[in-house]
Amino acid sequence: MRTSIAPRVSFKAQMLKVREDAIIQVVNRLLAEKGFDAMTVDEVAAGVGIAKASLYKHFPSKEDLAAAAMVKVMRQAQDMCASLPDDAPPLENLRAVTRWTMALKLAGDMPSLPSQNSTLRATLMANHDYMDGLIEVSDRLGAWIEAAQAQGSISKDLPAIAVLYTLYARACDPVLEFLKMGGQYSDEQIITLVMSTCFDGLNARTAPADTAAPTA
Amino acid sequence: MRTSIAPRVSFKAQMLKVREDAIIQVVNRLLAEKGFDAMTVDEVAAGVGIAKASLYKHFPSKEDLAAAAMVKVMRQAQDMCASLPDDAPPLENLRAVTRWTMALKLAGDMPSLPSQNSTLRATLMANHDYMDGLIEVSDRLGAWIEAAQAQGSISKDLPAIAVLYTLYARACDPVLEFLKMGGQYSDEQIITLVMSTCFDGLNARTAPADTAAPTA
DNA sequence: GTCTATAATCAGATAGAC
DNA sequence: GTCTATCTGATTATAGAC
Repeated sequence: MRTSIAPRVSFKAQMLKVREDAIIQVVNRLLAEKGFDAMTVDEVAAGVGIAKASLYKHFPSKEDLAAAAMVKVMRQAQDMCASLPDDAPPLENLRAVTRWTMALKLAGDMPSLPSQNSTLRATLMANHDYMDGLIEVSDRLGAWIEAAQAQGSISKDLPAIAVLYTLYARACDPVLEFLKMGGQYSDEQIITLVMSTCFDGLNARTAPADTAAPTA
Repeated sequence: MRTSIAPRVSFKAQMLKVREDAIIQVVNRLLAEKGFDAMTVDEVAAGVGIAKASLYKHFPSKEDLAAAAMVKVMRQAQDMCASLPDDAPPLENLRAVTRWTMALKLAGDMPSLPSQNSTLRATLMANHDYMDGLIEVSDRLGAWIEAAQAQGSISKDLPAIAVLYTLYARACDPVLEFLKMGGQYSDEQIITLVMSTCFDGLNARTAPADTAAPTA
């Protein structure tokens, strides 16, 4: 994406970026653990190991803190999509992205935002980095969805937008945490299970798939 | 459940119950709209039309307000389950409960709780009415799930607990609100769509089902 | 830029009269 | 039980020295 020629950045600027990356990492973890409303700026400052006032030199508000974390995750999603071979079967790419999303959540690296919070929504929708990323990812997934439907690997009865939302919703699926809390299944097994319910549904399959879930 | 003999309740007690029902209704609506954290006790008081201090004569804390709303919904769920014929195909009963849950959410009557909030969780888990209801509903659904798996209408590859969680998760599925926000589909169409993704999955079906989703 | 100290505000909960 | 008025604590954000 970015040119690798002449990274003319001062030492100070580099230090600043490192510091901000550390902040974002803490924010990301706290957002995943407790969500936006329960996360306090004091906790973030304590987690980074700097004073709260210093935080506000980097980010003008709590909302912007969360937005920065979301932008980082969105960038990762863009990179993930870009890394997939465009000549692969579209269904396989969709499955790979869905797996990646759920693995991120199970690892505690998926920030969870309340969809109702209006001030946060406003900040996020005003953030071009975030919105551009969201649109790019949606376009790419949308193209794969339509291609998969055209070749008959995703149901043609479903509007593409419903398929897209269903995949996005895996990023905040409570089934993942419920199964993890039970402690009965490994992260890999949980992902396999939810992949199965997502793509194959709960109904019995007439022909047993080779991607069958663990039976324990 | 309760005996209908000699409802010996004073007029005052009746008035109190009416008032508390009104409170719970407001709480329910606000929980569905904004969630627990964003809901303020002042809003509840304003919605009911009484002073905040009066609220605290009825419920000792904000958490108990939310718990009361949850108990009410849980009771409704118990009644819904009890109303289903026990000799019907178990899959049909499961589908009926899932439909009912999503209709409740689309109507704005499904309180949304942050699964991370610890004080709320504690209050809820200490509430016997709620926990008893949850256990009864889970037992009933669990029995239907196992029966459906035994007769081959729900996949035997999935642990029953995973199926149960997947059904519960429909109560807070963001796909419902996303599709509703789009304004392109009616509530009925949305429910049909999500029912399809839930039970049939995203994959193409070899044999087209008669419960196919709208194609627009 | 980082800090300590402090504003400013908001929300949950309570006191006390009636 | 309901009210007005208030307390208390937590939290976002800022002032101002260094």
